[in-house]
Amino acid sequence: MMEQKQEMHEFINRGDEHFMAHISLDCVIFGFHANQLKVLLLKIRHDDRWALPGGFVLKEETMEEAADRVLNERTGLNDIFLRQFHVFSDIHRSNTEKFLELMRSEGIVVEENNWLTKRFISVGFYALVDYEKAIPAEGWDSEACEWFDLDNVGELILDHNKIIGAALETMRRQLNFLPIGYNLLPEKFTMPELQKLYETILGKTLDRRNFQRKMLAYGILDRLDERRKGGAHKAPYLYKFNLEQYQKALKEGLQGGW
Amino acid sequence: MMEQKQEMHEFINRGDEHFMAHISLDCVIFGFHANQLKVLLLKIRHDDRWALPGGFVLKEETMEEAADRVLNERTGLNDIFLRQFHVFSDIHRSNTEKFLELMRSEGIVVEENNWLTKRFISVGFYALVDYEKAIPAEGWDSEACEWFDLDNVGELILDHNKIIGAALETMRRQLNFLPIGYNLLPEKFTMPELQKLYETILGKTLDRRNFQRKMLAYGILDRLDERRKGGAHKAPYLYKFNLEQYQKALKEGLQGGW
DNA sequence: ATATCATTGTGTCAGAAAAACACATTGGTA
DNA sequence: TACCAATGTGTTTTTCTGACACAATGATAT
Repeated sequence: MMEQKQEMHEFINRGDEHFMAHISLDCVIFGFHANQLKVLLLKIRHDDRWALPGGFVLKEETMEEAADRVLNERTGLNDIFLRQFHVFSDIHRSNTEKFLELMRSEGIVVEENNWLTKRFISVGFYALVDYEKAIPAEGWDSEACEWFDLDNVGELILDHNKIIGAALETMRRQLNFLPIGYNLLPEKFTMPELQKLYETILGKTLDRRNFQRKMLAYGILDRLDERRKGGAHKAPYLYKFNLEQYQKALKEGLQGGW
Repeated sequence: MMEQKQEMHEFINRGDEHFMAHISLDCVIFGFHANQLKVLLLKIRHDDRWALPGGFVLKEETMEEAADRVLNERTGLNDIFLRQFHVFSDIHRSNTEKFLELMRSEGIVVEENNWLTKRFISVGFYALVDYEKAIPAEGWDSEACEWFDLDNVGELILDHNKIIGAALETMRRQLNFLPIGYNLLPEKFTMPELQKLYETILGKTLDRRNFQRKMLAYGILDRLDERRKGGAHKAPYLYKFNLEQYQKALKEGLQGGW
């Protein structure tokens, strides 16, 4: 505990020796589980609210590398689908008062003109991860790290609700270009699961039969000789992505919209 | 001339009192003229090369406001279609050596740790303007401001060629969502002109009759009882965008691709 | 004045893609 | 063992797309 406070003090008062001022990033980390789109959130200390995992940019790393680092710290995962989608730069998006209040309650002395009291512009990233493989981990600056149903995140700090909304909107548009399912689903999955994912992202229902036809027409799925048992009804086939065809589709984009 | 140097000195050595360090923006300003996509470029002092119009962000303005300001300074236009599309954050994208060399040749003393010698991250914007209405204007930091054919920009400074490429790529994708012609064409235009614009952006030819059918099906165009005379052949009708339908299309997006 | 001709306006038709819809199969559950 | 909800696999209908044909027009050349 003592060490943790030491680390925090170091970060707050000397962080600008390593990080660039004014620039931050926030990650909207999506997962899919039990037919629900999930977002990974952090519990802020001394605040009822939750927040997106975020961070700052080291002086010798790109935005993408920084986002990758943040993602790895929160999920333990590497080589993850990660895309920047928007820069958020409202003048009052930072809340310096709240920050100072937090520091007081932590008993940390913040020097005048501290870098964290400056205005910050944040680059929004969204990541798609396999819910089963991610291992949520809080850091020294947060009390908890958990998955939330996308439609049940409540009121987050700052403009984070807005950021999530923008991420979802971006993902919706890119659904036509990127085979997004590959990153959100486990290796093996059923057609109904894939469809539910698409329906959740798009926010509308799709015809079961037309969905399957179109999906298979892309040629990026291989059907296995295996079925998912255990459900209360007819056991559906399992599929997995054909990595070769998937890569090709990534370059050329998928045809037609939903 | 003396005043200009004064202004430059002020900007270079005290700019960080007004602007945020580490953050810049670059504008890819597109125009359309004589069946060609054009980009507005600035001639850099003491350098053979040209550059994208860019700037920095005042401490009390958003990225969008800053981009709008830059755009206005270079074209005299306001309320322009302007979208951010990517953050460029390569570590070596800035060229501090070149900057210091430039300053030496200008005879300007640059203090140690000057804000402009830091690493900068740039937010790329693209703008669509009416070529006829824009009035290119160089500023105190450049020798000229001119339109270039998109396929004839030559080698630009830093990563500006890359930025233009990304802007074009983004515009191509958004062509399916946004009625982009509205911003690039004058108020009244002919169907062949609109088609040429689309062909130029997409880099491929389209069937004249199919193009018209699909375009009219969007319902965002009004045909006028007027024709463009003066051409050597049959006079084509003039069209203009139906602003109401255009706004609706902006929200909902256009269907189908090209 | 008139014939010329590249360009524009309008329409058709076949094939592809999407939307709407029907029925047999299956694997737990009652 | 009958039941039933969910899955697998079609067909039909409608819409969209791509390819193509022909008449109309308006400046230009003769």
